[in-house]
Amino acid sequence: MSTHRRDQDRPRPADDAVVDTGKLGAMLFHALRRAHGGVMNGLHAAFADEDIRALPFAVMVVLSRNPGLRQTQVGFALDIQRTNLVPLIDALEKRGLAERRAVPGDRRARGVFLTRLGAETLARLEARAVAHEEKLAARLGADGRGQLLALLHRLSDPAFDPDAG
Amino acid sequence: MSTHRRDQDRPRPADDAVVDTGKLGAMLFHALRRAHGGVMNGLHAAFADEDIRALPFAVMVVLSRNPGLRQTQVGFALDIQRTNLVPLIDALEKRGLAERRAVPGDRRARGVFLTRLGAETLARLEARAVAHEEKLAARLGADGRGQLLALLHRLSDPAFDPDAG
DNA sequence: TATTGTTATACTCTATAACTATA
DNA sequence: TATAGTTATAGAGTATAACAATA
Repeated sequence: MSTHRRDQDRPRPADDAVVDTGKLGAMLFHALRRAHGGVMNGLHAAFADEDIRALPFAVMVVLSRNPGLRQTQVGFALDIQRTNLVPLIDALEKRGLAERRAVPGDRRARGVFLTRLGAETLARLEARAVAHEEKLAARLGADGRGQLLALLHRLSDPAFDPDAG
Repeated sequence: MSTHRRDQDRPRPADDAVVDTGKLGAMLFHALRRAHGGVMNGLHAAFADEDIRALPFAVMVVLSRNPGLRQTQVGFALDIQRTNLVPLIDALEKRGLAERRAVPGDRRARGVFLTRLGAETLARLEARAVAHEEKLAARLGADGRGQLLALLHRLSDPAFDPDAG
């Protein structure tokens, strides 16, 4: 048995007053960083049995909806650079969850497909992801979750960029 | 002159239909990842002249409001582990923006202070961060920004955890 | 025994540059 | 000339384990 104790398991020292975080409380970058980290941790915990993380999961979802999609297109859909997608697909291929195939008509391109195992694994992952989303909805309320999604999309979608058209 | 062209500068290929991202569009982890990435990129661009990133900036804000705070407390305030805070403070110290001092009464602890240079730098950074937030508000509308902040806090704050008391 | 800071280390995610083979 | 995939590499950020000094 180990005397070890993870940093995160330590109790917040209660003897001190709450720390003043100043303007950070009203800044989106900070709220986003904390929410993003927390939600990712929760999802990764939900996926622990399957030993998969959020990003490869997102890739698998796209592949299931768009069989044979080229890597570059996967990247555009998910805001992942081509170059960073390579090791992601490599890992999925190595685990037998996806495979690259030649694209007829363009010998440069590689179409990516989920394997049968990949589709089966994805089904389990999606169930867990949905359950995780429901936990979040319990925090936010059903309306809150929808509002949050809409606001986040507005923040990411280039169509809402005031600098653009 | 370089023939180089960054991956991100490439135009989205318009010949193809928009990729179907399936359930991802309704999943918070995915919306958070994209919004977080985009907002961080924007803030880092706004900070480029000062060569500082969001996380050390957040540390500096906390130090300015809580001079002499112990590292562990800084970590609790920002959801950063003690162990990961060490190189962050190291870097601030190396640049002369912050310094560690002995804490009277507890020889284990180190109180962290902004230097004069740190405070001056922080003032410029805060102005840029505020300007960046205003850009985001222009996207979301003033109400939208406030709603988004509230929802994100609700997502991060343990007080809203239904599993807790 | 527990806590503060630290070192060492590993993994994930993101980023830039440049190469190859095709188009 | 441009594009699709790739390799190599570097830097953030986050995570675990274990240690020394001190409480």
